[in-house]
Amino acid sequence: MIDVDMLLTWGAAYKKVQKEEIIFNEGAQSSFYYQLVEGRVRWVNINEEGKEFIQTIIEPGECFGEFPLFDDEPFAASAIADEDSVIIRLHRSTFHQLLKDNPDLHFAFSKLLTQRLRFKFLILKELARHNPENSISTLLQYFKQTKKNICTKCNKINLTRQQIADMTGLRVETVIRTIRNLQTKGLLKINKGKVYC
Amino acid sequence: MIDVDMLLTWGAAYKKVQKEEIIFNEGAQSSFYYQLVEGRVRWVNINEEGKEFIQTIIEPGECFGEFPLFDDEPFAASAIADEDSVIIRLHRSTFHQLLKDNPDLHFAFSKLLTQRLRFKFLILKELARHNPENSISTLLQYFKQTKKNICTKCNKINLTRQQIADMTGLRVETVIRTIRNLQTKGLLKINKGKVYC
DNA sequence: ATCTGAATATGATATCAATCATATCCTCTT
DNA sequence: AAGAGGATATGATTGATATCATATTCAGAT
Repeated sequence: MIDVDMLLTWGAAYKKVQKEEIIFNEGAQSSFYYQLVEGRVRWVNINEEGKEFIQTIIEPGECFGEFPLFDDEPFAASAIADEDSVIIRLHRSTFHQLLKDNPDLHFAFSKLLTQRLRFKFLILKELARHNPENSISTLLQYFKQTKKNICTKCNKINLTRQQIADMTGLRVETVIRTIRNLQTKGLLKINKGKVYC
Repeated sequence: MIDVDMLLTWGAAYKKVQKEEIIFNEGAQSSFYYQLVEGRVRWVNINEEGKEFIQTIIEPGECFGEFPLFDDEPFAASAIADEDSVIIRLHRSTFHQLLKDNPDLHFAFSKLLTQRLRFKFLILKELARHNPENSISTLLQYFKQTKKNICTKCNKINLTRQQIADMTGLRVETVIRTIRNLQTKGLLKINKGKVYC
């Protein structure tokens, strides 16, 4: 999102996190802007029974946990390293100054928030239809279009059935069966368990 | 959102719309900033079978259809007048200039986008649990906290069971039965069919 | 090549919301 | 006070996904 060199100039610091390490918790107060440099981070809500709902999977270059910077409320979800990762953090006040000094960057952030909202609009309306085939194929199509969680060379989806389940509120078995059905209908391909679309 | 006098100074124009009149359609290109002055507007996705999914119900003072202004994509949902309403429109380019001239206003919009995202995060994680009681009580609690779609004096929810159904992807009968159950549990009150919480 | 753990696969059954049908209530109009 | 239309209510049945159990495949390590 923001150029790493620029972040460093403004005093940002790198941080290494191990797989499954919690970067921040839902409900906690925030004082940093976070951006992923290397690895993968999932942004999740965990309910009382410990079940995770994945709001977004963050890939290198993307920011995360930005809500509190704009509205002063606590984190809306927890960020957990999905694999060993490197993140870069910038102090909240510095981030604000950076936006004030760079109106274009502020517009870029408005665009980012808008795109995240669009994704939520899309997923929400599909989930409301209670049709697994629709939900899953819409999700995969979105990933293909935005080149997220997908190999840009071979179109292999870099997500397990469990992760797709955790993004849609479905169960693994349902996701597995639905993806099989989508293959039968010729809407995607499965090779050694991996999904290509 | 933006002060009406300020909007008028910058050349905005009023427009009256009748109940059920379509203000803009999902997928169409946009050239305006929209704000509701009087009445009520629902922001909806309509699927192939004609079933509506209500993304948000807009109340006086709120803006709507702002996504295209920030990311140049088409409307993500249609806006329909829920009752006879008065809206005010400002040209896209003027809106941009207004934000550039007023950094504080731009920050206020970032906050608005963030709050809308938080709402989507909240609803999405609840819907994913497939538990009508949870979904509905979370939704009503949110409306109570944010003073939306509720009478601030008597806590009467200004939504029909059908509208709650269209916001959660449930069916009217399920919403009716669930709200009854919530009353039995003492979580809300029903008087002559109206919900108080 | 073999082992191991994670991921995928598949069958059987249970469960809860959708669906369909119909009745009652509430509010507004005349 | 009566009528009309929309909203709420409620019972019966269906159907799709969750759940539970277990098997198979795959990728990486030794």
